[in-house]
This record gives sequence, C-alpha cells and structure tokens, in this order.
Amino acid sequence: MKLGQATIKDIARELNLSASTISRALKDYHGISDETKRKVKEMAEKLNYRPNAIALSLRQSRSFTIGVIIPEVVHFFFSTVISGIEEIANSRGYNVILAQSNEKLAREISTIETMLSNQIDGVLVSYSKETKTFDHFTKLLDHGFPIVFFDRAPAIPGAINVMVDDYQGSFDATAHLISQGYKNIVHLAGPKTLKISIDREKGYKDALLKNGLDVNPAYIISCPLGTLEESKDLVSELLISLPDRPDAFFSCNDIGAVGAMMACRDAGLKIPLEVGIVGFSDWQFCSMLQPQLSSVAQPGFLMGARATEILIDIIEKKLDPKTMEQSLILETKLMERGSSKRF
Amino acid sequence: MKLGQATIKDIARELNLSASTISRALKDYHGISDETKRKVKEMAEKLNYRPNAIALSLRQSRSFTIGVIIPEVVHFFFSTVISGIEEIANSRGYNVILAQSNEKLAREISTIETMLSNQIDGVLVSYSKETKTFDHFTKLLDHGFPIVFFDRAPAIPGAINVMVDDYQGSFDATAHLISQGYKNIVHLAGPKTLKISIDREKGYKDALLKNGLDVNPAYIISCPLGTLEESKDLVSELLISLPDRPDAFFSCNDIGAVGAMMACRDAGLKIPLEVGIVGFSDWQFCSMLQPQLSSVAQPGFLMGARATEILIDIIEKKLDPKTMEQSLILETKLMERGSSKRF
DNA sequence: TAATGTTTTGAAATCGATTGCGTACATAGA
DNA sequence: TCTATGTACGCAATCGATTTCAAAACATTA
Repeated sequence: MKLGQATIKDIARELNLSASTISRALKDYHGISDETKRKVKEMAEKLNYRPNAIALSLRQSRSFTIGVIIPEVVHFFFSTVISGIEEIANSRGYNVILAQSNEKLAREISTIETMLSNQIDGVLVSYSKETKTFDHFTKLLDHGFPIVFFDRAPAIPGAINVMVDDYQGSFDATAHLISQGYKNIVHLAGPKTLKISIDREKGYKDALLKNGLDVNPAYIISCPLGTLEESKDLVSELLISLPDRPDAFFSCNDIGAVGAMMACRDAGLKIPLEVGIVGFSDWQFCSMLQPQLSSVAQPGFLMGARATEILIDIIEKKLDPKTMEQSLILETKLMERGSSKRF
Repeated sequence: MKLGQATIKDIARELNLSASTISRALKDYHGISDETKRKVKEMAEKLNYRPNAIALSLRQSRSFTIGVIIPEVVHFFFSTVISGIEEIANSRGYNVILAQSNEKLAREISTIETMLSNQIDGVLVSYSKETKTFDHFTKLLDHGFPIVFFDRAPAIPGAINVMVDDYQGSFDATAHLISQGYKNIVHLAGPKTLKISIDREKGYKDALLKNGLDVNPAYIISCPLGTLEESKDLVSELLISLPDRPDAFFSCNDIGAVGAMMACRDAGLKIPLEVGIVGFSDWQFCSMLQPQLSSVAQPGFLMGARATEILIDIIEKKLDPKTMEQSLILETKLMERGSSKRF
C-alpha cells in the first residue's frame, strides 16, 4: 500500500493475535476480553489503522456509494441538486460518484456500466436529451436495482421519480402574465423528448384556456437548443412576422427568457410596459438583470436531498419501490419581478 | 449479488474451465487456444458478464477513482472546474468521487478520511476558507500520496498547485479601466484569508502605480461576505462619503460588481459614461446584464482538466511530484464589455 | 478427579479477479 | 526410444475484512 496503510493483519502481528480477534475487538463483539479490546484499539490508534472500504465492499457486495448521472454539471439548477444529494449522502454515510452525460445517450450508457462495475448501491439519474429508449434503465430496474430519477422523469412504469410540479409552475407563470393584462403570450418551448417540456407547455395552454384565451399554435415556439442566441433570434423574427405582435413571453428556461428580453429591447420595446417576460428555474442572475426577471423557482437542493433520501431508503430496504408512491412532486414558486409586473 | 451479476466463476462453471483460464481468455493472454477464447467471450457476452471493479481494486490496491474536495458545488466557477475534472478523468478511465467541504475544516478532514478508506488513487483539493493548518494534507504528501491543489493554493512547500494568474488578471482589469480614462478606481476586495484575494489586490495596486496613479487606502473596500447586498450598500455609501467621487469599481468577484452596478444606477450614474465597472470570474450572467459586465475570465474548465491530467500523471508515475514544476498558472482573459468601455 | 459449562481465541472459507508456478499432452529432433 | 520444446490449462495464493465453526483455556460443580 502506498501509504503503508496498516491492516488488521498488522495489528494482529504486533499483538500476537489472530486477524479474526482484531476484527471482533474493533467492533466490540461479545466474547473478546476487555483487556484484549483495549490493547487492540490502542494498537489500531497507534498504527493509524483505517478499515479498507474496498475489502468490505467486496465481502458484502455493498459499496456505500451511490452514482449520480446528470446531463451537465455547469448548470445552476443541477449544481444545487448535486449539493442536496451530496449533503444527504454524506450524512447517511454514502459516497457520491459523479458523472455527466453531456446530454449524450452513449455516454449515459457507458457511465452506467462503469458505475455498476464499481458496485454502486444505487443510482440517481436525470437522463439526457438524447435518451428516447430506456432499456438501459429498465433492465436494471427489473433486477431490482435501486434507481431514482429526478427532474426528468422517463416513461417507465414503476420508476420512482422526484420532480418539480412543472405543470403548475408553468400554469402559475402564464396566469400571472394574464393577470397583468398581457394577451398575446408566446411560449418558448423545450425539446419534446423531455417530459418537463411537455408539462410546461401544457401548463401554459391550460392557463390560457382557463382564462378564456385561445391557444394559438403559432405562439408556441420550439427552442430545441436552449441557447440565448436561439431564443433571441427566434423572438426577433417573431416580433416582425406575427400579425398580432406578442406582448409577453413565457420561456421554459431562464436563458431563453433573457434571449427574449434582449430581442425585445433591440426592437425598442419597453419591459414590462409593452412586453412581459417570465422564465423558468430562477437562476441566480434573474435578480441581477434590469429589470429583474420573473421566474419560476425550482427547489433544486430539496430535490437532490429528497431523491437521495428515497434512494438510500430503497437501498436499505426501508422503502419498497413496488408499493411506494412512484412520484414525489415538489412545489415551485413564482418569483414575480420587474420583467412582468405592470401594476 | 443483487443483479445476479455473472462472475468469472459462473463462466468457468458453464464451460467446465477454471477461473484462471477465463480471466486469461478474456484478456487475450497467450497460452489460451483461440477456440477457448472464442467460447469464453461468447459465454461472457451471453451471461452479460461485467468485471467487478471492486475485486480488482482490492487485488491491485488501485481503485481508478480520484477524489475531489471542493468548498461548494453551487458556484459557477467551481462547477466549471468539476466539469473539466470529470471530462478528463472519464477519458482516462477514472471515476470521480465528489465531496463538498461547505467551507468547513472539520468536514474537509473527515471527507479525506472517508476517501482514503475507499482507496482513492489521488485527490484534487480546493481547501476551505476555514483551513489555516495543513497537517491533514502534509501527512499524506509525506507518504507520497498524490494530491493536486487547485484555485486555492496552500502554503505547503512542495505541493502541486494549479491556479489562475489572479495578479495578472487583476492588473489587466485595472489597467483597462485606467486606459478608458477612469481615475478614481475603487477596489472591492475579498477576505484576506485567501491568497487569491491578496493577489488580486496587489494586481490592482501595481496597475495603479505603474500608470502613475496613487494608491488610496480609502479606495480599497473590504467585502468579506461577497454578497450582492454587501457591495451594493458599501458602494452606495461610498458614492456619497468620498470627497472625490469614485468613477470606477473593480470588484474581486462578479457578484460584487453587480452590486456596484446597482448602487451606481440607483445613484443616477450612467454606466459606462460616468462610472466604469469590472468584475472577476466572468460568470455566465455577465453578458446578460445591461450593459454587459466586463470581467476577468478564469479558465475553470481548463483548470479542472489540467489539474486532473497532472494528478493522473502523478498517479501513473508519468510525473514525479518531487522534480516537476510545482505550480501551473493559467492565464486569465479580460472580457471587455459595455460596463467599462467608453471609447 | 472427572465432567460440564463458560470465556476467549483461532483456522479457514468467503467475496471476485489475477498470476506465478506446475502439469499434462503433443510434436520434433537426436 | 528418450529428451527437449511448446501449447493449453489448472491449482493455489493473494488483496483485507468478516464470519462460521471449533478448539482451546479456564472455571465450576458433582
């Protein structure tokens, strides 16, 4: 061992005892004399003994490690989720192995393989945008391997999901815009491969209908990339092309909302007077913009924490994925700010 | 095994061969007939065999896992660093175990312990603000355990560090403000416990002196918290209290710069006409502000990537920490944007 | 003193994969 | 026919800790 790490055998040799005795003494098993226990512990301390978790993992087929697969780390929301995961995992004695899929299916699959090789006890997954089939997950679920999905919930019957209430958040945001007197509300929608995109679009539509407004398909704009430039360009064009100029934009993410904001400003439109804008996620920067961007806040830390608690409960058989609630839906909170408040 | 995972023994049993033969066949060792190799690989495929990395780790005292200890994940800069780490580690066949110290020394220490128990091959560390003694690191370094520090470099002789050139970045930013004709440049400084704060302040001072301006202690404002409110309040007060009104602010971080921006706007000052502002880190939101915030870009991804390359090279003995360059200093890049460009 | 019970400890197997060494067999050369 | 060389494979030890099964060592009782 690189560190000259002491093992149980070293302690045994020093004290002229057997390895089994050392093991038992360290764990305060019955049938070991107090005198021996004392000596063993003393020697362990002296040799700076640290149990080899790898050996334990091998023996028990348990690694006290959970895997986290996330599309990308550099994303405010995901980083808060990771923080929540790390916090709970740590407090319950688990390690966190992290891997990002970079939104690539191939990498998602290879990552899972590697993690399984490393005998992780369970995995938390937010799948990639490329992922359209879920065999690599169902195969594991069928064998009873603990998986909890967060944020992005796959179409797998029986899978455990922790999500935010995208529908309601979206509904609230749209209803808020309506209440502020905006009428031609455009929705900048995300990729249809993600359930969250679909839910957010549905919340938008329902809010319109519920308030007696029509759903105009021309007002639902697909933003597959999710970049600032994309939404900026699309909105700029929209402001010219549409017969009835849009007077509000509800974007499925904050970046898109900023793009819309820029496009409107470039077009000489006053925010929030002439155009209202609401984003989704409530990234840090929302309150730094001028005007401040209204947005739907997602409880990222809480999501990570709750997902981890559930996963570990399943691992430790405190929960049974077969009988438990399959989805945990966390509430969002609309942060009404300057970009959408006329009154 | 939970997954009914096939082992080498299972393959051996199926084919009436010994475990050693299976192992060798799978690795294409000489001395195994092609026929046998074929059959073994076929059966491995059929049984969905996956080598048990834990068993390997135990045998080789190598886990192909590196630890990452970071003050906090929810931090744009650190998340880009993590991304770089993950990218390189992955490509070189290593797993990444992540833990955040939450800026607590105690947690930093216990985290290291856990990671060592898990036989990590090396660790990447950005130490906490609380950390003032480094015994827990030197102890390991003395035993030849691979550690690479990033961003925050400890006062440990012989330690390998990967940092950005805070001094130069700061110097450039200040020089830029001067070149734009600003004369009364205030520096919003960070906590003195971090070397990066000191370096940034020094860069600011030297840039002033080099350009024939005086260093006025009243123009160096300590912002220990690093929050938006803190800097906003301090700047608001400053704009009134100082005899010569400041006409530029160079903040040691972006958040502080935004606070300054807000305070100036509240005071009715035009940016960049009457006041110039430059931040440090170049967070995503800088280019979303109005006007866009000039900032010193730190190569986070690159820092993570380079630190990981060095660490793995040390682990794999391709580099010797005793003889190699001890510090890798990465260049910053000043992003000149609307908040500081008058001409 | 022998039998029995209690306390304390050890030998060996186990987890999964690797590897040094040994063996069985075939073929070639002398 | 006997030795030398090579091919193809198995045995057993190893990594570190745990745990089952037993065996000692000792005390207690009849």
